[in-house]
Amino acid sequence: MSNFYNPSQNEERWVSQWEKDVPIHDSKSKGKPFSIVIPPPNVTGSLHIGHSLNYTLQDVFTRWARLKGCSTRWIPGSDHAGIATQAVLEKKLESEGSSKSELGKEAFLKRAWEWKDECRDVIFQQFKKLGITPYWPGERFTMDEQCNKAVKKAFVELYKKDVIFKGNRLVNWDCQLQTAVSDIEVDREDRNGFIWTLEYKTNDGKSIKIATTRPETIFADSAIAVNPNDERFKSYLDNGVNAFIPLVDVEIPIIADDSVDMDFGEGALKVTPAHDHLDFEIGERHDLPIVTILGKDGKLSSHERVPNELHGLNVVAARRKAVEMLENSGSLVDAKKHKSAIGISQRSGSVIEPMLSEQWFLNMKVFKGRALELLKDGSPSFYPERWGGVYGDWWSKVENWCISRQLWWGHQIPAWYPKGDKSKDPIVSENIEEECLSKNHDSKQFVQDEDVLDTWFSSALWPLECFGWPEDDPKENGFFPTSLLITGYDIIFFWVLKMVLMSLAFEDKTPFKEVLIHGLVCDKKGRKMSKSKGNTIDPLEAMDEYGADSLRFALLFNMVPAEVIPFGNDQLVSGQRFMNKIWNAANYINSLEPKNSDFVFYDRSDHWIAQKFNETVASVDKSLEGKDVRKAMQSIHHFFWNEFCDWYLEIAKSRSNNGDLQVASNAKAIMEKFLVISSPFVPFICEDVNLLINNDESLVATRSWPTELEGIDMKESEGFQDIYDSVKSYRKSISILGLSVEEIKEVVIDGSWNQGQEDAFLNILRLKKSGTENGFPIEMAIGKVMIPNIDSSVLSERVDELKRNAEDAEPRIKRLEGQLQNKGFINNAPKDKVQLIRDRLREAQQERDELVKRAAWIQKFSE
RNA sequence: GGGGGGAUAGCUCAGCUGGAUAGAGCGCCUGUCUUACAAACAGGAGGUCGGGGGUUCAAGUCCCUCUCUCCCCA
Repeated sequence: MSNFYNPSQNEERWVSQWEKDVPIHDSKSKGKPFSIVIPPPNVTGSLHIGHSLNYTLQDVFTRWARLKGCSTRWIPGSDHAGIATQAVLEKKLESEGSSKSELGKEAFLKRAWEWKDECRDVIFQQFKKLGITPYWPGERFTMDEQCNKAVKKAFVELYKKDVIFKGNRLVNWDCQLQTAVSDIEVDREDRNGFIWTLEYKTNDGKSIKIATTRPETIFADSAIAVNPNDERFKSYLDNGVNAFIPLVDVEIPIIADDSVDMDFGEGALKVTPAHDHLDFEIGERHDLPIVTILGKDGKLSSHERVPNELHGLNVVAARRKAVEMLENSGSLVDAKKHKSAIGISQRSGSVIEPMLSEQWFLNMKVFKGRALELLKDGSPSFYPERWGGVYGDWWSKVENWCISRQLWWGHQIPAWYPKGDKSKDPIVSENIEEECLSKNHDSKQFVQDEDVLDTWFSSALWPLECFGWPEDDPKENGFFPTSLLITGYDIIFFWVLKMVLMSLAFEDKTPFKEVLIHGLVCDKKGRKMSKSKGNTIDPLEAMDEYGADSLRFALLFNMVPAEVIPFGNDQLVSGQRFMNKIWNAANYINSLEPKNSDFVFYDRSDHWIAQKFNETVASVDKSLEGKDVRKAMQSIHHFFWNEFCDWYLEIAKSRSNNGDLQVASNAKAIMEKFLVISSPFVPFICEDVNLLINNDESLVATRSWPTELEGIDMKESEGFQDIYDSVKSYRKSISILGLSVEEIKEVVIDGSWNQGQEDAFLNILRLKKSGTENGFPIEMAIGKVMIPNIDSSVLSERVDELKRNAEDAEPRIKRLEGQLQNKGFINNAPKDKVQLIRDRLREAQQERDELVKRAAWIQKFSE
């Protein structure tokens, strides 16, 4: 028998047994449906600690629902993660000295599928190590056939309803990956740079000064804009003066626009519609021509307006060169240091350029009203509540979502153009052959749009896809809408909103009833974990070292409802200690050789522990209903450690020494029930302990949630609570005297104690009844004991302590008295509150008097 | 610049619709190898609830304001 729990010995065994037996239990069950869809991890690498938290949480709720008799369905899967995967793969190719253009599209996609398979296998291996129990046969991949059907169907339907449309607009362009990205895939970063003041000559022989941070784009200027209220420029506007772009002498108008900030720079700005979002809007208002001088590769093109020296230079080099040329020509007036926010691609880390291009868009605003209306009715309801507000805010400011991407890896857009003519309206169809047949076209004359859809387009359909849409009605088995979504706050907009959008579009329902939002697992100082900082915790290593349960416990026990969840080895160690505590307790119960596991009330401690257990089950249920996993975990921890082990098992020692055979069976009965309520959280050790104490093959995971233990006599339970309190106050008194509990071997029982109380008290403290009659008295809830042969020199400290306690009670008494003298309180407060205060005052006074009396008594005793 | 969260014990957080001596885990201090567990047990210290003002008989809790912090958006 080992004193240490070795978690690794059986982990694999339980994983395979759960996989084998638990789904059968699932489908057999005719209970209330409970469903979850997994936030599918990207097939870009291995899982991190944040995934561990997310999946553990889902497992907790799924296992809990299952034990409570629900028919559960938790769908696992993975996400093709278009841009992320392609970026990873391109980097990999680069390190092999190859590239995607060298490989060609077909071979590249083949590589991508191979990569996906590899990744998926690794990820699923890691899933399983955590001991999670999704419905494995239901696994989906966002690019599998089922999902592809769903994507095509959704696209075509939404296109028909004009929710999806094509447009030539400014989008965020990733020059490295050469694709459009959506607004939220762009991070803002403040970078040090310059703001240059340039002088543009005007056609009335004067000039106008403008300020810009991007002098390399002056060649794409369409106008100079000033505020209409700005007196400085009134004459320019009144006289219709035009300006000339320096270096190239292209003539552009000076226009008035309200959006120009008079206080910024020189009060005038150059308008470059093709390369700035704000300028694009100004351009639209004034119908300005759009001049594009940047290529898709982020380099200056050989547009006729661009000086030869700048052709083919990237933005940074072009800027340097342009400044030099402007300086030489005398157009540069001033250069100041300036911090400006620039867009950085989340995926490639390169600078994002606003770029005019033809893209597909989805008008999210169509669903805004309905989504907000449903949110008001609590659909979905968010935990913690405040995230509902954030979600609502996101909805209220939704815009068009650019859904096309110039990538290879993804769902290709189901739009077909007549060969060689992309300017015509496309045929949008799920099946081009059928479509052409019906219209008497030759399908060979059409080519599919090269672009693919944003990853989140297919992820948005995930809850529908997981339950068979569009072929099957997802509502059929009652699993849709799903019961609960568990995800990180960072993808509320990316994902949660978009799933709601699709479900509103096709089912007019939100796809989940409740949403549990959790924070990011960070290091113990609250910093984001990142490989470059070296502060990551690899879940696989953590599980190898501490066991999967310790990891699960550590994550759950510390899951604060904040944005940042601090996490470190300390948490894992405390998880490990708890597992060890459970293991040792189980071993001890075994050593008592229980004859069965029937719980029979025999001693008052039985009533007490049964009551504590019932309270714990109720607390776990209530906490999980409120999605407070941490509280549930704490209830379990507190019950087991501080009530079951510290008290019940301690008492079991003396009870069994005294020939009580029932206590072992009772301890085992409680332990077995405890295993069931703990199994959603720490499933491995529950199976291990069950095997240890029962030598039984049946799984804890397939049992039923315990019902209340019945037949508790509250008087007995409270009687034990008195003993509990008395032991505590005895220990405290001894400690105040500066003695140790161990050095006192016998006490005098003073007065008439009930026999059971006397036995329990003496046994718990390992004391004997003394033959003498005198001693130092200690008063407790159940009566008085006297400690014989005590050195009277230690007593003065005890007297001081009592006096101090009595004094400490005074301010409180004064306050209560004051409150009762306050007419406002007596007249306005509810009667029961007033009575409460009266009772409290009486108690406080009694307590104080008792302390004073005792102090006097001891003082007399010591003389 | 706009919006939101937060400020309670050394740390991380609870504290419901105002009403007890403000709680938990971890950490810290003291004592103990007591027959499951020293990865344990027993005991203990530690908070003017960010500052100021207001509403109320009564404020950690409601309102205003200031300071500091985190997040999101532009």
